[in-house]
Amino acid sequence: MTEPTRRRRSSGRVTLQDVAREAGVSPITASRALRNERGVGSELSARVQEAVQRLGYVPDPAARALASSRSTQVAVLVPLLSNALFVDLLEAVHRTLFPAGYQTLIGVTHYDPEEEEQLLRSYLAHRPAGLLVTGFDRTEGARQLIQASGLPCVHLMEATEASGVYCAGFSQMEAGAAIAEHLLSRGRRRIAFVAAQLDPRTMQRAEGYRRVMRRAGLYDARLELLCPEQSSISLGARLFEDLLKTRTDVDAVFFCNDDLAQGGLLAAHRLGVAVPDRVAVAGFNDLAGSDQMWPALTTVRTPRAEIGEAGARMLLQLMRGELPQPSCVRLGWQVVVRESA
Amino acid sequence: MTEPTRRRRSSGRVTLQDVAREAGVSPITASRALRNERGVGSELSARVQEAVQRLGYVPDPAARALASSRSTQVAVLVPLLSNALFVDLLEAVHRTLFPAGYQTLIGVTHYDPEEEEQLLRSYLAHRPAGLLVTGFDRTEGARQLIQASGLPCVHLMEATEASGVYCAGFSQMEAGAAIAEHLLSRGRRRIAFVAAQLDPRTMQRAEGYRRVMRRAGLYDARLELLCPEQSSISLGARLFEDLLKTRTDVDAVFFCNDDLAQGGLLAAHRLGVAVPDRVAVAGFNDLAGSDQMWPALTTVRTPRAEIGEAGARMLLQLMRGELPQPSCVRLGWQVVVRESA
DNA sequence: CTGAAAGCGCTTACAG
DNA sequence: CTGAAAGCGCTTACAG
Repeated sequence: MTEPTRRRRSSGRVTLQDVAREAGVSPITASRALRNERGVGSELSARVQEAVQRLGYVPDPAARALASSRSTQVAVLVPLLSNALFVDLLEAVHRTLFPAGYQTLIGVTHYDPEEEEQLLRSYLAHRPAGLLVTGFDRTEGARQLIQASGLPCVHLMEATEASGVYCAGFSQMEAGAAIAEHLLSRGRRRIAFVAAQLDPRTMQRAEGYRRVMRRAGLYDARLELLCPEQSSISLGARLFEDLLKTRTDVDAVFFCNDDLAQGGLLAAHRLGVAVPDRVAVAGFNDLAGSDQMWPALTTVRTPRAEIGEAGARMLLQLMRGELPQPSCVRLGWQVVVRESA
Repeated sequence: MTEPTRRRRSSGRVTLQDVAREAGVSPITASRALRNERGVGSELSARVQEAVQRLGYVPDPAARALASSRSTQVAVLVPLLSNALFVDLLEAVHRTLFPAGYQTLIGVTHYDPEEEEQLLRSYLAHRPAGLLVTGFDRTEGARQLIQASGLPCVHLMEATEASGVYCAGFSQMEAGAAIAEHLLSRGRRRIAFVAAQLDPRTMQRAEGYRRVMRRAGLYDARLELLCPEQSSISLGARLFEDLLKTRTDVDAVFFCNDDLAQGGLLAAHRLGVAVPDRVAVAGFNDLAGSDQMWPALTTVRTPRAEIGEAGARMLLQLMRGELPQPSCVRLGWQVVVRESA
């Protein structure tokens, strides 16, 4: 006796039905047991787990997402992958989320708010379980998309006490100010600020620098070199060269990111400029290689791995329906004094 | 008159039904029009597109995946994000896939075959439309998972003529040999090979180096410094120092990756070793900063962006059911001669 | 604590 | 070229 020809599309995949049949329970019970929902007889639960093992059952995320209108994917939006900072951040996020059963959907915005909005739109269609975004600066459209989605969302890298906003980060302004203060404490007076990219966090560091310089009565707008190009070692070299040519009395340079500072240090060699004797050089972030430079680079070690982990943990809580306390986790940073300043 | 209470779970989402109703066609026709399936009246098709615009319809990927057992996600597995090489690769992949309607699911294996297999298992459950993996070296389990999935799969970074295998890459061995030959052509005789990580591609470069050195009658196993640790600038500095202490007659060093070479160059400064006069230094990959080193680093420029793009294009073809010709795209690389060697 | 029914939003397979 | 029916594999909402 063959089965009458039915409209079947099954790909032979082991389904929850199969598990339920094997365990001798209903599919609903099997489903609940799998998701550790409260109120499943411990004996039944064990039978289900056994059946899962025996059959090698893997739940179908698409079916799950469709039925529950929620997936196990978390969208993470970062500006760039070519800045090691964000790679460290993503590593920590993945390390925290993956064991909890979530996949990380990485989106790269290239510091472009329009691109971020487009990515958000595309990722939101996938019904992610949660959102991790970089900073607070975005288009009104993006803001509304996030709002309207009703999804748990944690902001990374910056800190605010605004209510209803979850975030993990630190005060970029304070950290920027700390470097300026360090330079002042070393007797430097003509301290330049050299920046690229000019994203919001870079400008917050600039603001920290300005406040300190103003308070010391040493602020001079002509010592700011702001360049919208993408940050890189070679750009740092070029900017350092430009700076020394046009501001001959500069005695220190605060680069907004270590890659620029490394480029500056390398340019100094080429130009025969003594660091730190003639010009002190400081960076920001403590990226790979900064400790190996010659002279070794003075910089700020930023807690990106800690931010990634704390942010992911907060999101995990929110996705469980809990309310994280506090709503803003502030992580510590420190000035790393080496030889260059 | 209120509707009788029905079991509704709708989240108010605009569905294909709504689009069909608005356009005055059946849902199936709307579905076909959306997917540009052959055989939809051009007038109907236009009406559907208009309705989509008017309603702001976004297809539900989960429903689509469930019904068709195929999603629009492509899983990409790379060893590491902290090597700029793979970031460039991913950028190119995303740039090629996203406009075609595919999302890139990034998986990081940390050069661990077990971790790769676990990631593969997890991603495969999401019914990706295709797979992009790094190299050919993996566990038997991973190989079978890929095979059994029946999904289109393209291998990146390496090249083989094995049939039934799709790949985009270049011969790591030949590129490694080219650096060794360049060093020989500069009159160097005691050429060391310094490597970290020791992944398959690194070892292929080693093999290229060996063949050239043997052919020249200059091979000496004691000139190979192989270190399983993760590659980094600081490790390069340490290995360079070790090497010069223990192999005092070395007159050139071929580092398997630019980060190591950069570290070596920085260590040379610190130790007062003249490059290239006393020791020539060469790297591999031409990473950011290598052109800014002092002296500027001689290295091999590898076509990772081209590999990413070519690989993604092949996958796109495979996902459309076409057979890419040739099945292996070989991209070009070149020795970039600068000052260090 | 357990379950039968309905539904999530699409597409496949069969007709015409 | 177009469509009515069934199904993809789960979970929600309602009962008991």
